[in-house]
Amino acid sequence: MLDADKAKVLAEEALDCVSFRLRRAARMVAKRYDDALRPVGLRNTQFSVLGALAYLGETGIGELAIQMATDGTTLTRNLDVLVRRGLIENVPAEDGRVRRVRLTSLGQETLEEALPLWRAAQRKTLKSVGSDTWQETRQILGDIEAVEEA
Amino acid sequence: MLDADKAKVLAEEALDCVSFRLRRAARMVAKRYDDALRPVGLRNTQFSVLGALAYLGETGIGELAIQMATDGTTLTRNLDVLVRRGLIENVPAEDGRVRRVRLTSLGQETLEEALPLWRAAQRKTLKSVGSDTWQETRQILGDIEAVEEA
DNA sequence: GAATATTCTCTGTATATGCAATTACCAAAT
DNA sequence: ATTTGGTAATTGCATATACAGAGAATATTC
Repeated sequence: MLDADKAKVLAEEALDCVSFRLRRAARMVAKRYDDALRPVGLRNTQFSVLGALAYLGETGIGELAIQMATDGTTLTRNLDVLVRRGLIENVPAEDGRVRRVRLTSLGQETLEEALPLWRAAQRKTLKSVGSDTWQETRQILGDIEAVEEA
Repeated sequence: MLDADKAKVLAEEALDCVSFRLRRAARMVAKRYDDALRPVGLRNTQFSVLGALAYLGETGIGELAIQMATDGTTLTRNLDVLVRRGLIENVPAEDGRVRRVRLTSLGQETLEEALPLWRAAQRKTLKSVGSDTWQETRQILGDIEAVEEA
């Protein structure tokens, strides 16, 4: 077999990469949600953080990172953006090492404004793929996330 | 219902976000592939680009962007990194607007070194989730990507 | 052939992401 | 009380991502 052909076969195999497919899907879906949320000036990432904070209430960064399965160093900077915009605020904590944050009223209002926009995007997505199918896929994604280091 | 409870219910709904779940899964999986590829100094993203280039051969940026479903502006900078490392090179094109790129021999060698590492990660992932299941999921991801703007 | 439109890529700006190393702080041990 | 150790978050660095707008070159139109 020629080298060029060999390379092509190998490359074809590589394009089946789970990581590539997941990132690609995530990119494209994120863009649609970003479009939907643009009227309130939120990105899908930020919407998720606000949602998690609304769910958890006042929280330390570490716990939030665990809940969202995000790296702490990423979260540090993601939160900075939201603080700058006045959507969340730092709260003094007893433990001096910990930074605690919570939604501001502006953050709550923004989240509530964002919800219908997000729902429209979510509805469109689920309608296209089917809610049942998505439930299964969500489960599988969980399994993929949980691959252990056997 | 109290405001706090209401917020919690809404937030719970929002954490079912397709975009959030996809990004989270993509993050975690990408990290595993990055770990696997670290010995050859490639990230999963870069591996995908090299794979696509091996598959397509010499290609213009636009076509590569379409094939990988990536934004062109992202690709511009992703390719810069690979050029700097000598894994790909620019090729002069007839059309002065177009930038064409191809793998260098170093790029090909690196890709070949990376393949077994990638295969190990891919195998581990597929073993955990099941190849059949993944095939279905891959299909569904395609559907999710293709949600039309009805 | 010059004006206009189109196409392709790049730049400026901003966010998202994570590893390695650091800082800041608390806790435990002696 | 001081050393030692552990924990939480941040910073430095680098890549990944994409929107808006700019630049450069080709293609089209008259």
